[in-house]
Amino acid sequence: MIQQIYDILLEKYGPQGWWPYTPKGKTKPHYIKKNWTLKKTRFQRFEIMMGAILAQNTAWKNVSKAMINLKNNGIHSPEDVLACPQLGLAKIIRATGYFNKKSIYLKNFAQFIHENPIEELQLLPLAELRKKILSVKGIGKETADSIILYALQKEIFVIDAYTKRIFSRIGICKDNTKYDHLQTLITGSLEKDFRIYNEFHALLVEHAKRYCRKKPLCRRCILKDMCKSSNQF
DNA sequence: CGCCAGGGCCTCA
DNA sequence: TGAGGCCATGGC
Repeated sequence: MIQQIYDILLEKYGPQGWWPYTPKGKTKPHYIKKNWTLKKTRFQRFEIMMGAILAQNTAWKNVSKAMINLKNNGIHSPEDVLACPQLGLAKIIRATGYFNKKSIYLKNFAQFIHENPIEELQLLPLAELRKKILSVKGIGKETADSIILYALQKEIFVIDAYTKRIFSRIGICKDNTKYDHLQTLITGSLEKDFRIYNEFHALLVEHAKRYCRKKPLCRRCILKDMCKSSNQF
């Protein structure tokens, strides 16, 4: 069933090109399709990590504005973040909302990367890596997993509010399902490949935005045949 | 206008 | 350990 959902969404929407980051020579984040063999620089990986923090409960359009602002202010590295006064940083990321909190979170995380360079993190076993990242104040499970999957390109599946909504409506899990439980469920049904985890999560977000909204558009939903809730709306 | 967005922390039972 | 309050801008 879960594999089938992935196949349908990919067939319908196509590759999503996640996570957006700024290509060489460009000035703002782009979705880059078929980038599996493209080697990301350490700055691009850090950019994705900052984006994951700024995207917490925030529309991507606002995150993109903040990313452009960061770049225009010369903030590319963990050391740049650490050198920037917190109030200044908050002003730069204003458009994402929660800017006072997020500016602190960014600094916490920048300090963490400063002490644990990306090249070293990539050598750690997955469980240890996740635990270390989760120890940073401001990084919860979803943000940690987004960082691991999209910036470090390791095999971990990201669960977000959209994923819970879609899978609980279909009937695969309960609406109050726990993060780790749903993650295990999905991971156990898919080939262990970071490219598939990458694509599936992005496809779920796209599907939730288009049809499986808070007020869902079940009439034209391509998953309605397998969804136990489709007749309730 | 009101609603909501690619969450996480803190507090208090 | 779980529910509830809080953080906050900008697009639609």
